[in-house]
Amino acid sequence: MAHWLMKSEPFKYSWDQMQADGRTHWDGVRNYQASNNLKAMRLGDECFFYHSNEGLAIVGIVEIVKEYYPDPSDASGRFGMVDVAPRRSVPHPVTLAAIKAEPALADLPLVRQSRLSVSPVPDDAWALLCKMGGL
DNA sequence: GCCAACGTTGGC
DNA sequence: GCCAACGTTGGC
Repeated sequence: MAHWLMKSEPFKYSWDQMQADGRTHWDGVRNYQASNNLKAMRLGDECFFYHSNEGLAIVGIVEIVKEYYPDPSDASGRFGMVDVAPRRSVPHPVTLAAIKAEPALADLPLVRQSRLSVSPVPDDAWALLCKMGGL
């Protein structure tokens, strides 16, 4: 099973909102690299929910409940989306500062490519981040 | 609010 | 197919 990380600006779509909705379409991705990551997601894969711009922390874990399919909001037809559902909150949100302070996470795509909104998380990094988050 | 990183667009 | 100009993202 693969692991991932997706970003959301909390004033646009927050973790609270995600939990209230129960399930949502992860639409609006307009970047090929991010889109390729969405394509590689499989049913049941887990994914960190990260607050960008404000908060700057991993605050929750979601699960992929529907694999990649066309995004109706994309007129060009080039991009797709997945559906996700909240799985659990992270008891102690893992801040970007904490991630950057951890040498073992220096190669995490989140750190190396700050603009990529959907990125893979290697298994060992996933385990470490869960531990840092109190899970 | 600024700036760096980076993706996209369009002229040649 | 290259590259300059421009727009967007996201951290600080």
